Amino acid sequence: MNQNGGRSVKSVDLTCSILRALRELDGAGVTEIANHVGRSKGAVHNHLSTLHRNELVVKENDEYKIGLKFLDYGTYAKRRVSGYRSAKEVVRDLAEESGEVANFMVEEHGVSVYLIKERGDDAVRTASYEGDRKPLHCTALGKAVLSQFSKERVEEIIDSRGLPKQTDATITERDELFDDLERTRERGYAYDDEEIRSGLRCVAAPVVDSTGEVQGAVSVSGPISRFKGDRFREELPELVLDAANVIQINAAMPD
Amino acid sequence: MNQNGGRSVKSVDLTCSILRALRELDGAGVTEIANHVGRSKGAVHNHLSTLHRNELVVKENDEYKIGLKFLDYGTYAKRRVSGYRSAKEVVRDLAEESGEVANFMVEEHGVSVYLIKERGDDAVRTASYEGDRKPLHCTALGKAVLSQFSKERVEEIIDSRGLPKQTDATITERDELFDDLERTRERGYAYDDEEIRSGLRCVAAPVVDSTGEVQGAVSVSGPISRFKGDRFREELPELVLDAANVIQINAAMPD
DNA sequence: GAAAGATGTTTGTGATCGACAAACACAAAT
DNA sequence: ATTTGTGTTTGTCGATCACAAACATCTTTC
Repeated sequence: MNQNGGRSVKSVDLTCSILRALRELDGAGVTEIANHVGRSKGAVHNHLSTLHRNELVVKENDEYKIGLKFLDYGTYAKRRVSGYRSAKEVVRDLAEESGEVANFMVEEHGVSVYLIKERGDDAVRTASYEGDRKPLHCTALGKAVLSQFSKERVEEIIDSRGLPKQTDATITERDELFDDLERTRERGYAYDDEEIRSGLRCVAAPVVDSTGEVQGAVSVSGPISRFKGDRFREELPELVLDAANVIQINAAMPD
Repeated sequence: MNQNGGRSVKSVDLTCSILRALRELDGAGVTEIANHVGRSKGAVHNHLSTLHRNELVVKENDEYKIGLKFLDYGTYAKRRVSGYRSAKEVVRDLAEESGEVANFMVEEHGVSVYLIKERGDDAVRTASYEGDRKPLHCTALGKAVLSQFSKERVEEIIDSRGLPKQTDATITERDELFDDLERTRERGYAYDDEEIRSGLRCVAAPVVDSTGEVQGAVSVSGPISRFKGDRFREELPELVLDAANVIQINAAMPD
């Protein structure tokens, strides 16, 4: 396994920093960005006008902003995910049946990426949005996926991302996480019990393709007041497992 | 008005070419991309590993692909558009009431960018997707927006983008376009009569904010068989104008 | 099973190119 | 009118990036 060495292209790194800055600052002028990334105005100016020529950024009355070209590339990347099309419908049904928030997510670069979010009639407001990135260890979706990874791969991810604490219930110890993943594997689905946001519980099941490779995960999230007892222990898991099953069967079929 | 000169950063240009290549080729290896962009393998390799480190691309069994980080930036950019939130609901209602496809779009870099697409019960399949980019001159949405631009701005856009022919009905002459925009302005809404796809008609109205600046446009599209007579001349325009009106009123309100 | 032909990756090197700093143009504010 | 912000442009030198060629792995092929 190579460690992804290779020489880096400094200019590209700078351009990426500038994009990050544009987002953090929610749009900004040349000087502001130059200060933020610690470079000269001239340099930043050249990068921004190059990005502008490539239509990746937009200029609105002396403020540069992230351009909608990213949405073009992003939707392309989203649709490229195998099983996305069928997942969309399945997740909608799941949201409807449960009345809660239903999600579909895939792993990328050691974090979870939310691809589909559908709201049922009683859905609570969750912060996640399409493309949102969250740590894997503190969500049911993430743990569902991690439970299908090899121990080495999980170790690698922990090494690079750590186990940042989100609430008092967040798992922050390696051993504890591995125990949880073991139980998840036995069960076939994962729980998140206020580990990312207090008051919020979640049930998720991994979606595995025909080769045994994990594609992503489906979940339902909701308030602790409704996520308890039999519903939390049996009904919701069943719905979620069912959804995961349908997605993986549909994904195996050619359109 | 400056012509957006400035020195360009060659490495960033190359990185953008590589991203375009990744998309056109729908994922590819180093050699393939190197040939496609006409550079050495080594150079391309360095760019790709830099992009990988920045999590903008993904590597799947010896193929690099556009990463989902673009979706993150893209959704951010989409939500940043003023009036997006209220437009979402309004467009959904419009799709439901009309039973057709309803869209919301904004202009960027001289092209139209589709931001919202909702399908009614009888909706035909249209190719557009969130983030999709199309020329302005051959869609009702585009012409609705152009009708609100100054003549100089329209000239600029034509100069840089041309008037590419999509169907036999596409307007390819400057004068003809300006005539159409004039009529559109008088009417208050725009028509697309098979100008982008044969068999498809469309009605669109511009969304103008409180300062008189055009924000974007709303539309309904459907087959010629249903888009004719009174419905095409009166009913649909009324629905669309109404939707545009609601969006601009909501946009003016603080959340 | 060895050799050939693909990959992706790494290295040294010289020419290019990009960052800096400073000057410039143009605002708005004092 | 002067000051203090912008964004933009320029000359210059040192860093850096692309090339080419070698290297490491794989398949393929005979």
